[in-house]
Amino acid sequence: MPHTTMLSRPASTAQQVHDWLYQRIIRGELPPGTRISETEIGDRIGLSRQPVREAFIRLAGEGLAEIRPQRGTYIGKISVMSVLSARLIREAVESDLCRMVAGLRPDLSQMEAELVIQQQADQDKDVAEFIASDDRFHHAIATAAGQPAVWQDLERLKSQMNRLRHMSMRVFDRSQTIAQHRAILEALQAGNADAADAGIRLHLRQMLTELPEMAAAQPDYFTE
Amino acid sequence: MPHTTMLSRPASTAQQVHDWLYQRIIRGELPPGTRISETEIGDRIGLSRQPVREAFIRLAGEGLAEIRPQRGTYIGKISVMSVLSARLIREAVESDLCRMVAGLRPDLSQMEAELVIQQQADQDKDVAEFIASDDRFHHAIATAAGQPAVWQDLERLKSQMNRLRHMSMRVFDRSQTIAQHRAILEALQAGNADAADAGIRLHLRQMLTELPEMAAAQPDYFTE
DNA sequence: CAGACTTTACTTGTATGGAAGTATACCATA
DNA sequence: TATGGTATACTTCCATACAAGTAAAGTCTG
Repeated sequence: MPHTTMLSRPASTAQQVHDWLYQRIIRGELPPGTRISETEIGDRIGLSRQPVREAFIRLAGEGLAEIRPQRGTYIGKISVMSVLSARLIREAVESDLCRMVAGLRPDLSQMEAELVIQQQADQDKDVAEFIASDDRFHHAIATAAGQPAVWQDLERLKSQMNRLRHMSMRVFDRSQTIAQHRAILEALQAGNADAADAGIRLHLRQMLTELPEMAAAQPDYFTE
Repeated sequence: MPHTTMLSRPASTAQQVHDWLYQRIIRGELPPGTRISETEIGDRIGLSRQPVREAFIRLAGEGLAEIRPQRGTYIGKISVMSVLSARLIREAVESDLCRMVAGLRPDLSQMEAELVIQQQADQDKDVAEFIASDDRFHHAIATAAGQPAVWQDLERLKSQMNRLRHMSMRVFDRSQTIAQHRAILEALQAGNADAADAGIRLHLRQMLTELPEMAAAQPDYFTE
């Protein structure tokens, strides 16, 4: 196979439309159940239906949109089952990753830096920045374990969780999240695999309490 | 298998094209690196380029095809990183699931039945049936743990692994796989969480020895 | 007024024609 | 022979037209 060029060509129009919609969905700007239309979006951004349609297909493949033939396309509701499933998978995987990190004793300075960023974002009430740093913190665990590809796979599963987090982060206490992160980091720095394991599991079980509350507050945003 | 709509409506043409190509890729009938073309496939099955194109987009989203703009579309090579990542995730998740099953002591008769099927398929050298039963065996673990949705998520990650298995199952000893399955089942029946955990981890690490051998035998089918 | 039928305005699905880009065979030239 | 330009035959990408299906408003009928 010919060598793949490192020079990144400008992404295709369909790709750009997909990314734009993806971000809007994850951030909650397009609420679950919202109806979207190929022609309507195409007209608004000056494109034909085709690239928009292809973006819809990709979103449906990611579980973020539901295409009902001849009826319309809708922003998918947040699947409670998907969130619980992704949460369980994250707990199992990140638990193993933490044990690997505790054994490797690698450099963890990036995780320290993210903790500082999270404190600042908490003070500034910058939800988007807090979530972004939270992701980088967990990503750093996978990297420190020598398994960066694992995080890529988790990202795909996380999309439903991320939508929930954008909702819940505005409501729930972020300082508790920071404290849990610190406990995990200290256990990793000490090379204490059992403590790191327990810390990450406790941290990721936080969602088990947040999910029912958010589902009760906005029942029409969720589906079983 | 990609999620097929349970609706009675016949699937769209694009969906059928996708499913057809998906099966051919997983089974190795379309080897990695094979060039496929919208027009060529469309002509062969009597369709226009559009439905075929949309099937390509879906396959690319699943990591099974690579669309190179203005150049061509190719069956994706088996990503070693993806296989290793999916394997690590499976080990972590199924380990946790086994611990849950050992605590719940549910009915495990389906897993017993699958063991019988696997022995028969081994004798008959029916590779496809053996793999199908293998999948049902692991699926039953998730179901017994009360987490059927988790298996759906693992399925999406498993596609690259499945391609490898269709290659390696013809080469490697299947009786060893059966013995490992039996050890796991007996540990679960005894409610021995530690033994079940150790058994499933040993079982899933089998791939760590198979992968390098297959990659060495068919290097042009793989990419890092 | 209630209910069934019809019209109409949407939706997504598919087909087709060109636009832009790429790779290769061909050929002239030194 | 080796080299570089050029024509040509592809590819995917996007726009457009039409087909098939849905849903809801409007209308007729009892």
